[in-house]
Amino acid sequence: MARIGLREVASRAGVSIKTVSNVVNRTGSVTTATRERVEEALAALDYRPNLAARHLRRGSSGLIAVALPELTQPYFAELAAELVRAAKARGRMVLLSQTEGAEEAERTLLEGHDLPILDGLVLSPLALDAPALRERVDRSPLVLLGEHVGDAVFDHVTIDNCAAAADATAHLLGLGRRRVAAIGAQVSGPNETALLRLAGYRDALAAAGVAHDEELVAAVEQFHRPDGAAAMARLLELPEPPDAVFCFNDALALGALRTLAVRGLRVPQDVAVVGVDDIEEATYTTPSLTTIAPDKQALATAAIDLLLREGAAAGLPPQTVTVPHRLAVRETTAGRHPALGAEDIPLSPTAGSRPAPDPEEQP
Amino acid sequence: MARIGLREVASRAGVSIKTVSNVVNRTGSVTTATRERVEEALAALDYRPNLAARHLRRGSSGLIAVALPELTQPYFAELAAELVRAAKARGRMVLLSQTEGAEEAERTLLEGHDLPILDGLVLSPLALDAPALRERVDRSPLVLLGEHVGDAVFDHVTIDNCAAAADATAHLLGLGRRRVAAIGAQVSGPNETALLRLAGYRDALAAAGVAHDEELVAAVEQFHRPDGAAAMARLLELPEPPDAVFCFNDALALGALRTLAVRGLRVPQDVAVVGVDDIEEATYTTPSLTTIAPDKQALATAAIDLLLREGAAAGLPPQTVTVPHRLAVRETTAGRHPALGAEDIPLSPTAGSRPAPDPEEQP
DNA sequence: TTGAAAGCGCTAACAT
DNA sequence: ATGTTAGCGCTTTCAA
Repeated sequence: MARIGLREVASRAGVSIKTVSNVVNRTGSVTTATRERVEEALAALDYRPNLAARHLRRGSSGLIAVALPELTQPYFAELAAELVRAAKARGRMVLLSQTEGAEEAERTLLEGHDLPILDGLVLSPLALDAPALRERVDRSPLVLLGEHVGDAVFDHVTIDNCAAAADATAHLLGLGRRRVAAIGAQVSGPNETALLRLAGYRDALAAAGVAHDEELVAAVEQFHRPDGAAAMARLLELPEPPDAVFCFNDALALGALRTLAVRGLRVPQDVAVVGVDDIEEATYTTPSLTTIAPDKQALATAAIDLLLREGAAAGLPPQTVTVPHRLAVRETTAGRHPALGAEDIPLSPTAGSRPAPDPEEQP
Repeated sequence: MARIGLREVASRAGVSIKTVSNVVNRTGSVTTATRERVEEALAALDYRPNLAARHLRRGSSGLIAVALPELTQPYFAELAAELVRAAKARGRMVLLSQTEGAEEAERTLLEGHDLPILDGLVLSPLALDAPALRERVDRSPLVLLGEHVGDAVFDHVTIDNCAAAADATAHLLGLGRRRVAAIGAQVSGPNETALLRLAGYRDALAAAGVAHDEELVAAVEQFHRPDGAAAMARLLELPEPPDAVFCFNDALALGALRTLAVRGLRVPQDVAVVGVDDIEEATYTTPSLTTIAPDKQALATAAIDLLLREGAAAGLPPQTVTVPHRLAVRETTAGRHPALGAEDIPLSPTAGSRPAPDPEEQP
């Protein structure tokens, strides 16, 4: 079967190619009569535009690349889900890449080598640092997800990581805990997020007048469960082990919970735990995990919108969008059964504006 | 900055466009001398091909669409990760869609409306049934993921769901359990997978000479945690509650575990649990979940390869690829701590060939 | 309001 | 071994 093109439609409708194009794109003006004839032909022949040709001509593709470290990490999977949704709402499709934390992969994406023409790139950088990013000049629009790298040269969208960490830590302190540990500091890499969360943790301790014990800060290689489990094990070896832990993400927290369970420690009675990300599992693990919940939908929508804004008008000043987060209090700090109702505390930047209610706090 | 095209490169290298094209595509033959000159120009001008133009010309795009119900379900996220990886290995990129179980979304993808030219579509159908799929004629190559719909009109790749269910059930029976329940039967929808898993469950019971109690089969709306939790609760209401449960996927199993934990029942002492999918969480939940582990990597690779095979030669007979699965025995049936070593039992279709070792059975 | 024709950047015949 | 040329299917001046 030969592909149907504008030519075929035009000849069937007895008009010129241009007129068909006008109808398809709602450009120019066409009399209702002609339009109807063309539309009939369009439908009859089941015309569908060749997007490659359109893009070649227009120089844009309707495609947005999203580059995330790994889809197997629930946080990124959930984010990807929102990004795909947000892009679709704007009439764009998402080309998905996994960088797997490889600098090379991130760079290749930035270079745009062997990629179709893109309307933009949403990148969650893990390996690349500011200088590497800055090398990228006059390419398609770029939005960074998560903490920006170095000074604000690029559009980026994030939560207030420092405030979030402080909120989490303050919550633990508010429970009367005084040996509050942190899991997630990073020894290597340009991970600004870890730095900010550490800063927030320290801020909260200072604000509460609690002495800061450097032994309580556990570093990790990656933000994965095994790292959290190992870090927790190390913390428990301390002469004076912690009675609470703030984990820099939920995966670390879940790993820590596993260690606590294996050691027979009660959560939250012996050790209270807070994470960050509010992945779905946080709601369902036993005990369910108290966590900082970023507004993922807002994150995704903001990223896509920034991208398209950039695409529309080049040379705009880089913009930072900070989306709200809230503290979802669950069993690892509340101790009570969520059937009794978990309280969600809406937080900055717009305290009081809770992004979305938790529909299923309890299975 | 003007975009660099073949023309610019050609003029700088003092050769014709065709020669540059030959160098870029490694087609034709070029003397080493000219090649070097061209490559120098390529690098100097930082040439990158306009893929839209290339696709227009070649009629193929290097793009594979992957349509999954939801990325937020870990099983699909993990599958997507493998698909992206497998596609990359074949030099293709993945355009990701979420159908969210909506028939409309699935249909739109099949129609290919407003999509770039695709080298193929990998679809995990949830809503569409055989007739709907059959309507799709002479479009780009299509591979179905999971159970095929109706008769084998399409390429599809799957595990042997019936055997997998039987393996899981037999494992429970082998533990001496006699009240083995099943969670995941579906009352509505064309879900062939659920039917096959139910059949496998019944087969195993019959093979073991255990009477089949219809009360022990719990139906669900969706394969999500809350459904599993609710189904488990119903099963526990029975006058003679089950001492083991085979859940049709891990999400259901995790929901069931949650209910069991809330009720204070011990797993596996009081109730043993098996799932299907081997999502990452199965390894880390407490107790860790025994589950049927499909070889996701094989699933993804087979899907991509089928697609490209179809693309290469049209009109091939539809093919079914069955990839291996194994039973990953963990705490919900073994009871022992995984530190003692969990045994993975490789199963059909190639018993004995374990797809991949579990690197991190223990955090 | 509609038509004719040029050309987006590339690849593939064909010619040299 | 390299150059020339004709489109791929579409959008877009420019003319009618």
